[in-house]
Amino acid sequence: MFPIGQFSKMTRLSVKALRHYHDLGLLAPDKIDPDSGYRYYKTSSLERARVIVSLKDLGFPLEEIGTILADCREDTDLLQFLETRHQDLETRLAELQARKHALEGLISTARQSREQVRLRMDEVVEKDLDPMLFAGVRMKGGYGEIGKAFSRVGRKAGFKIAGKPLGLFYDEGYRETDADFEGGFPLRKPIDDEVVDCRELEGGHAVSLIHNGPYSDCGPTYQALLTHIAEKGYTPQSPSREVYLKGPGMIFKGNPARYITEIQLLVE
Amino acid sequence: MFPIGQFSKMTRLSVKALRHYHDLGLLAPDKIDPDSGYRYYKTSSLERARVIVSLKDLGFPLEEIGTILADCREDTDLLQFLETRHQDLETRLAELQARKHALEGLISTARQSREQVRLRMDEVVEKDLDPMLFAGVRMKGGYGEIGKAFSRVGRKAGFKIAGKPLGLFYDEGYRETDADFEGGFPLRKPIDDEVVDCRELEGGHAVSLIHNGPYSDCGPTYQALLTHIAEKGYTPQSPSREVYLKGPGMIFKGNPARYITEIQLLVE
DNA sequence: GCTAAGACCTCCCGTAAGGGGAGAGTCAAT
DNA sequence: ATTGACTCTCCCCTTACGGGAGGTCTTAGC
Repeated sequence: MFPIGQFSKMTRLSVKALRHYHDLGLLAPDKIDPDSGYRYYKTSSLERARVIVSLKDLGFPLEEIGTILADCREDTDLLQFLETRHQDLETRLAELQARKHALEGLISTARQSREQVRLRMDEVVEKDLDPMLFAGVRMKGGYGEIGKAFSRVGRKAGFKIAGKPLGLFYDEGYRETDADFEGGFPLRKPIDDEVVDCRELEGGHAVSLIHNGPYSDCGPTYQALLTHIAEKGYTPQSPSREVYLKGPGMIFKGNPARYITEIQLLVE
Repeated sequence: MFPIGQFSKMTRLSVKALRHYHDLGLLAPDKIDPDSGYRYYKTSSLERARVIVSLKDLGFPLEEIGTILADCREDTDLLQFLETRHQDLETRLAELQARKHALEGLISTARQSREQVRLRMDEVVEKDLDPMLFAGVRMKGGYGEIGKAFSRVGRKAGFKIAGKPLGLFYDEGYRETDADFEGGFPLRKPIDDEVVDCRELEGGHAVSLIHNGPYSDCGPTYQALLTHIAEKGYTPQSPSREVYLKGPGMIFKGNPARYITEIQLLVE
């Protein structure tokens, strides 16, 4: 017969836990001194304690452990319980995995946004764009809706995202409503999905200009690009691209006056 | 200005939750009627609510959401928080995965034990054993220690376990202490581990006898086997094998009087 | 003006599995 | 007899709210 402290060491259950199990009727002491109220445990109770610990390690709630101890004598009796537990676990795991992917997507984009952009501003630049793997969602509506596309792709692609959010605009000019555009991300690896369209985006020669400030006043920036194109005798290709070097995040919107957008037009 | 019920629908947060966030100072109403105590929210608070929901979905505790809301203005500010959260998640996931493997191991052995053994008892049988993939832990000590080997292999091999626990006994005769033996399981797929030895176990012609009851009285069963071998003029090979068709489980010990063990001796 | 419905308020209790600590009693050895 | 280590009960605390009691407020209809 051991007092609770000793039994605690033998079972690696805390004294508090042992008292708690006593309250629940899960593991009653073998004797209680009527005068002092001291709990005393026999060696034979070690076996029951061991079973409790095993079941606890498997994630069973104490109450269920109680019914298991009452009903089961052999491992085979446990099968139903084990299978239910396994199901629960699969569900929990799937949730956590989803959460993990979401986190990884956020981290990857946040990391890239942190790398400060040091680019010539307010000056048209010509560059050659490489083809890239891209996943996007195309939609019609107001430009403000593009955030939905990003978050949808973000959820699916998670840590496969390889760069900043990219917008593709298929209309000829500016459209207040019912615009035709696509939002998405460059990817490291292709994904297969029903909603998200994953494909190779063509490269080529392009003119590019960095726009500072809210999206609403990017009209002049487009004008500057088109002027440059006209001077050079190029022909602009559709869709135009906007790279959101710094824009509203997935969580915080940030300050629109500090948004930085690179506008790219492929030319011939 | 919307009363709490309306705001609740707009944010998809329960009224109780909104009141709770008010208590925590996480999302205070924009106005409180001094007479009635009614909470009223502005449209501009929707944004803050949205951020809270997003962070909650990522698994942040409310208190941390509070500090995030106080400190962060843009997604990049979140990076540290996101990374910490990701770490936590990895840890939790690893735990759950381990738990899942343990469960799968238990389920697989319990399923097999459930299939009732219908075998000729108390009668020596000759059979040809197939080679099998086996993972075991070899040890010296009392026979009672073999359970440790099983649980160790069980934890590592999980759902790759393909059959009942198997004991290999390398000593010539019975040994009270300091016996040399190995406990393990047949596997479906090989595993690579430092502690667990995984290899092909040879097959061959064998004599076999089913033993009923506790391990302590398996002496006569061995005697019967050896007698049979002598009659036939065979030579027994080492190690002898014991297949624990029904024995103490991983969780419950069950009743030793109902244990069923098949003893196998490879012969030449 | 009266009443009823529905929305809202505060306050309290409960969750799972104990942990922390207060204040008091007990055990074993010196 | 006195320490010091152990143990007892009782109460509060943790997360993120949910349930419910009992009371107040607003609004619509008569």
